[in-house]
Amino acid sequence: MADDLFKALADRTRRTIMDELAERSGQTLFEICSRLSMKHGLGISRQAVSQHLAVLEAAGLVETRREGRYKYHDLDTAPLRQITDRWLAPDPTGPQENTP
Amino acid sequence: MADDLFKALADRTRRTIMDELAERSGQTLFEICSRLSMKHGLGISRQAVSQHLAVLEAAGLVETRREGRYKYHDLDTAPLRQITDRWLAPDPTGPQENTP
DNA sequence: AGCATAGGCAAGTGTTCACTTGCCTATCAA
DNA sequence: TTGATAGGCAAGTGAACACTTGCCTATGCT
Repeated sequence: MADDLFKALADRTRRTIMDELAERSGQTLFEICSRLSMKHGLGISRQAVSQHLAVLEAAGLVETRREGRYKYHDLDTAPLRQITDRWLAPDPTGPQENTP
Repeated sequence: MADDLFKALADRTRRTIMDELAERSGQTLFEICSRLSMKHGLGISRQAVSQHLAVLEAAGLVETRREGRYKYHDLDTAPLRQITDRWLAPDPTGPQENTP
């Protein structure tokens, strides 16, 4: 569903999290928490960030990998292509069925 | 603010309106209403659509022009580039300060 | 003028959503 | 094994949001 994607992007804090993951991938929940606090002055609870990450993961924008007691988060920008494909399509001068 | 852009995109009905305007530009409020009803089976009031259009316009995704008692709506996909510029940037192989 | 059409303004309602609080599980070090 | 660190689950709260209802303005046709 594209619904999850746009809902995920709709929140400012989540977009900031994406920025941070874009700048430095493989961060843990606590790393993201402290970055949001330090760099962006966001006084937000750990649970809130965790929930945001869950939303981003549901949208396919974040992938996670567990190692021991750590859970690393990585950004995946691939779903964003849906947006450009939908409205910023290369305007093929007339609709085309598919391009194999 | 990019906030308006993402909030505007967050609603499914608004995205459908964008689709319709992409397919046929210069539609009036009533045209959009009947298209949503006919093609998409959306039982939605005229005011609701009007409010959606206002949100889209605030985000810069829709531009309007008045002629007599008609108000025509056109899609503007330019703001969508903010999204690709932010996370789908052409990967300059390392951060660069600015590109004048 | 009179009426229909196209659109706008504003208050009210129900739902969704972000965030918190409190407690619980799991991994690692001493 | 005890304690500390990293994370998860779930209920509760307040605000934002989509949508409706009712009424009002403006343009055009006859």
